[in-house]
Amino acid sequence: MFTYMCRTCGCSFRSRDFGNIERFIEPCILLLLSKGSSHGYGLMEDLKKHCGEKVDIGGLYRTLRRMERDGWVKSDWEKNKSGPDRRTYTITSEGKDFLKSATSSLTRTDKLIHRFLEGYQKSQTV
Amino acid sequence: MFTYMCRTCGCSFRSRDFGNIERFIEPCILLLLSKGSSHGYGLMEDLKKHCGEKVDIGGLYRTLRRMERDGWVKSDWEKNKSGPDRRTYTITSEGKDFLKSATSSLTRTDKLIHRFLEGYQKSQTV
DNA sequence: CTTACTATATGATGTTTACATATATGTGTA
DNA sequence: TACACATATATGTAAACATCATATAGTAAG
Repeated sequence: MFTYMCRTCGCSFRSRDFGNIERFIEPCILLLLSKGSSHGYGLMEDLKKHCGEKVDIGGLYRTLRRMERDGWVKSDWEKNKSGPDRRTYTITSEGKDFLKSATSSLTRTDKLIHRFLEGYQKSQTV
Repeated sequence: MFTYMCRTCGCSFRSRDFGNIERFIEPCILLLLSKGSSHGYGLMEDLKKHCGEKVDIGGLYRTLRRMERDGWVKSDWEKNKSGPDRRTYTITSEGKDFLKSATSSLTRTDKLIHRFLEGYQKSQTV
């Protein structure tokens, strides 16, 4: 979290969170779905643990629809006795491929962070 | 790098690199400036090493002006005999504060990546 | 005088994020 | 029955950001 001055009107406001990984939620979703199919609302709690403390539920649903359009997941409506029906998502083989490539991208990102943190620590000890 | 289908017309195309850190270039710039003042064009080569292989020079200049507006750096024009004049940037105390808070954000991001990578490896070995 | 390198900056466009709002079903309870 | 509340999915909007292209200008070499 990081607060500073609004860039247009000068008022105090909260910026977009700093240091987050772009679209990190997508491989997180795929990793969860690779363990078993689930639906949007059900994925929420697990994602809080994996992707940080807060998850935008609206964005989550939009992301899931986009991932289906991209072929990484497929969905089916599932009858629910104790509440509204659910759209259940299942990972596809393309989704598994993306999950794999995302893992190597994240490994590369991890190295960049490490290089940065090492550089910062060096600059502090001198 | 990651190629997939265009979301509107169906053609094959290269997406924005996946797994990038939002605004990672800003703490990288500040870390470099904390070692000594520099100018936009001069920061380029160093940033390629720290922020990944490619740096958008237009975006770099815009970022530097924004960082000055936010108070993290200040700039002065410097005469240059062998070429166009340079706008030299220097880190401020607010910039050093941000650099410190960015470091803890990135440490938190690093933990999220590690948790993800561990989870992925577990899912592969089972 | 043309090309290349250095140097800074803006225009245009698309993507992502963040927050708000809309809609609907089932459960408990006053 | 009416109401609040949890579950469940979805869209509207606007700011911020990324990406690629283009504009401008000084200096030096051929």
